[in-house]
Amino acid sequence: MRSAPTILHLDMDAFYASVEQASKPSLHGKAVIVGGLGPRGVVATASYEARRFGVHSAMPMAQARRLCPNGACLIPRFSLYREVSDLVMGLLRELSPLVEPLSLDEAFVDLEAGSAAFDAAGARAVGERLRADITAATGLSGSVGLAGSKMLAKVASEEAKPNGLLLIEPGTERELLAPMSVRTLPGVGPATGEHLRRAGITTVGELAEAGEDELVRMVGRAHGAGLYRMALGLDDRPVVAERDAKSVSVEDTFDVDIHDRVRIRHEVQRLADRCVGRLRASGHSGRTIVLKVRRYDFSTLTRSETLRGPTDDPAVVREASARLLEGVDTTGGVRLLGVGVTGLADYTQEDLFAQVRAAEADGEPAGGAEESGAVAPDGVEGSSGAVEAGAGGGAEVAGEAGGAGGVGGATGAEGVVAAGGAVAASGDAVGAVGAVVRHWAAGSDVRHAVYGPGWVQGSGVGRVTVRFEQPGTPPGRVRTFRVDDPELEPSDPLPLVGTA
DNA sequence: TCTGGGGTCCTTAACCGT
DNA sequence: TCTGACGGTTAAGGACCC
Repeated sequence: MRSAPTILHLDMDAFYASVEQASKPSLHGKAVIVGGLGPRGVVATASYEARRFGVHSAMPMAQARRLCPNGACLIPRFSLYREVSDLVMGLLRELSPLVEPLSLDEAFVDLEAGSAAFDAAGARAVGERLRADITAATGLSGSVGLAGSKMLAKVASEEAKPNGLLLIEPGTERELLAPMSVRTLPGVGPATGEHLRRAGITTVGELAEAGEDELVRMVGRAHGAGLYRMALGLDDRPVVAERDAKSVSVEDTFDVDIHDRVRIRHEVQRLADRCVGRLRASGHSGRTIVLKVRRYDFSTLTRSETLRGPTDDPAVVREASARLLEGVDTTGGVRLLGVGVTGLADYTQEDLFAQVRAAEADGEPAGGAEESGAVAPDGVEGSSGAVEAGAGGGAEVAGEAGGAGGVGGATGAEGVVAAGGAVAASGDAVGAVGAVVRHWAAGSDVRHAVYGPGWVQGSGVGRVTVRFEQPGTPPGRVRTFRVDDPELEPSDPLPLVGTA
């Protein structure tokens, strides 16, 4: 806690949805819902227009569609969001070297450390200028909270939303917090909120009255003590610029539960490879391998194994994952599988012993002539999967199509996984490799040889509808093509600003 | 009609060694 | 030598965040 409100929290308004609106002029002012489009997709972000229909983050997409049938439902384009985020974070770093990003659309800034502001008036001026700069640079709006601590700055930006600024004057924090719901405090989610509610505590004021001992008894030592301090407006956590990753993981939810043990093993191997790809790309190795299984009834279990030393060897991670899977009962079906690595070391140590063992064990798989080091960097894992497709047939065919569109992003590939699953069901479509079934996800970028850049508005029954417009242009025209139209191809997102 | 993906942190229990 | 307290590590699960 400090005396002056010089901690700034920036929160971009409905970030993903706003980026989509900015890059697709016909969606300006319209209900936009960004998230997974598969049968088990959930909403990542909804525009304020969509929120008026009751749509919100984490809601099943199917429900969102029912609530807001005319909303545009789009897949996330993380590569573009990352570009915009980098721009915004760059603006923040002009204010201070102490910038702590929390996600693509949120960050803390210590203004005092950057000598950007030392009092309330200065902080407010910096905040307003920042908001103007962000809009000038990206066309988007962000909300700013200013206070003497991280927690209060975050509460302030939340109150300021959308497109506002709120500064909490030192000395006023307790009375400001008192009437608020306990749920406004970071760390109080559905479970803790319900727990407190049953004890008759619904506001922050009541939380403070309860006292530390009472709270510790109710929700545990660390949580209770932290909660009590927050209720009093106390928080002295510093803004930390660089924090090391603690784990790397990948997971896939399948469109339909999978039962086949062979398929489950295969998926786990693919996930292990993808995980190692990400691990290596980040320059890490790790010591503990974690397998995650979500069963048909949504019950989730994890199994982990700690190695003698850190590894980034795909064969080692594959083996460990397979071992862990053997101890899991999957009868009844599996809806999600995940592989993760924790206990990260920021160096890469060759685990020679394990590599020798892996090489010895490598003769086992049927077509196992592949080199164990064939883990491609993130986003290209289709290639390693293709090696294994010798057994599984056309499973990776759709992966190829999606891969072309997903150049920039891990998530470009996510949709592909779902598509791959669907194709895999048809099994032995080896002969169909030439006739690639292209999957046009709503919201993805395309380019037509004649009409130029556009985005997929929808597709089905052999047709794909494309709207031809770009950031900065007036709303564009819609045209429909056959899904296999040779003049239509996936493309990269266009920058939000810069052309204008 | 269900419930994503990528993380973080905390709690509890078991186990091991001192 | 037996027992207990304690601390560290591992494993599993859960809550929470965006």
